[in-house]
Amino acid sequence: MSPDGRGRPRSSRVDEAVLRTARELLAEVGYGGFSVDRLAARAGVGKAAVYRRWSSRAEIVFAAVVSGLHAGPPEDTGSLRDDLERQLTAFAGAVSEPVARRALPGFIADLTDDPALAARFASAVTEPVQARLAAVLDRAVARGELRARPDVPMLHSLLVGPLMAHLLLPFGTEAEGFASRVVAVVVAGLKSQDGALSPSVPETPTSCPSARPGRGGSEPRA
Amino acid sequence: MSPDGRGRPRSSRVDEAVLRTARELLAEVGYGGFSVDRLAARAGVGKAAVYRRWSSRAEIVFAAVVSGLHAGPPEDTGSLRDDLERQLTAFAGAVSEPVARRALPGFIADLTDDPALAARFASAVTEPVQARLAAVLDRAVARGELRARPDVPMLHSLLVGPLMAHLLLPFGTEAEGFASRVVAVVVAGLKSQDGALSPSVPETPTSCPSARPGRGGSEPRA
DNA sequence: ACTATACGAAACGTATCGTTTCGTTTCGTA
DNA sequence: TACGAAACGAAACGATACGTTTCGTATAGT
Repeated sequence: MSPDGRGRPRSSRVDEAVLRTARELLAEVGYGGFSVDRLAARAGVGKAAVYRRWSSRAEIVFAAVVSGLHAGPPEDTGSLRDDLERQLTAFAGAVSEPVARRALPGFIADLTDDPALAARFASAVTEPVQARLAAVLDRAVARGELRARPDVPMLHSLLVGPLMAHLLLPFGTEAEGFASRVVAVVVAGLKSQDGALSPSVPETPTSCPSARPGRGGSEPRA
Repeated sequence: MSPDGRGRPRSSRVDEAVLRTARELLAEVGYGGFSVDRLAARAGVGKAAVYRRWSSRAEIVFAAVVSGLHAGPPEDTGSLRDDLERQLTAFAGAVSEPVARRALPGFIADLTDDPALAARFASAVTEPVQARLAAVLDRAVARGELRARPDVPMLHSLLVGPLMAHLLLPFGTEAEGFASRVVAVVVAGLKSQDGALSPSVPETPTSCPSARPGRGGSEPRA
């Protein structure tokens, strides 16, 4: 649309057709076989109309698939473990759908080469998810299940990371109850490590006599 | 080389030049900017000589970078946590090197579309790593640190998954001591969940002290 | 009606893929 | 020492995809 509202308005038909067709195409051929030429042809749309809205293939995939991954139940079950289990199980269901399974690996690869896209991902997915995690943890602290609130990005990685490994790598993991089992271990670990994972307190070997901290890896986050 | 040994033998100079140049190029331009044309030109080698050895770009990256990720210290520290910490810290160091950081995301994406390559990855990386994990766990059981040996692929995901999330996604995780903290939580979780993670015993809410057992949770895998 | 913009279709130039063809070089074998 | 098979570097191939641009046409506001 023009800045002052003149000219022909963009057709919402194009937006809908492109996003719907993108999901279909991604589910069928995966990220590798997904091309803008095919997308436009199949959606009955010109490539110009596509690039007028999204600046790259990765942006289209973001709009069609990834931007919806933030959703999750905000329920308060009264238990840290159940709260996390519902949230992670919902997330696992979303990323296990055929569209997401075939679209995410390539999209994640593009993330590492496109800082702007990574920032959009952080705003649209990471932040809402970590905000809900923070709320869950705060309730657990208020309830007395935890003494201190653990580092939220770390918890996020502990929960979502195993799911990613399960989806992306041939590890031989069983899908049955995967999210529940991850939550069970992590929650149990959090409780017995209570306080050691709070932000800016990386390691305090109080009750594990033989553990050396060891050097950390070098820094990613290009 | 020909089947009966006749003809000009392949030059090891080509193998070395290609693999070394591939690592250089990947570290500089990443998986996205990595092309066989550039690789061959820079290595002073014809493309035919490259494709005579490796059948695709992904195979080259596998040979140049990924196939070396299995290494790890086989030491026995006498403690489950220290054993795992050394192994995961070494792995974190390997995948944090610039070459691996820039090569792995795209390679992982290719894995999901190439079952043969995924099988090669499983043989070359997953199996040796899980074999070492199994050995570590068996020692912990023999030592009395654990009662039952947990599911090895699950433990593998619990350890490596967070590392992948840290490397691939904008989660805001801190690199300092990341591997150590992951191990601390997971080992603590394993110990307090002892027996619940053994293979084919997904969930047995017998001795969960403060957490409500909760329902087993619905299953993803759409 | 006038103007500005979106529309589908099509072609553009650049880049990469994996393959193939050149003429040449290097080895094992006869 | 001569022969033949296969590797070598260089170069070109057809196919595909990217993101851009140009067409003539359609559709809104003013």
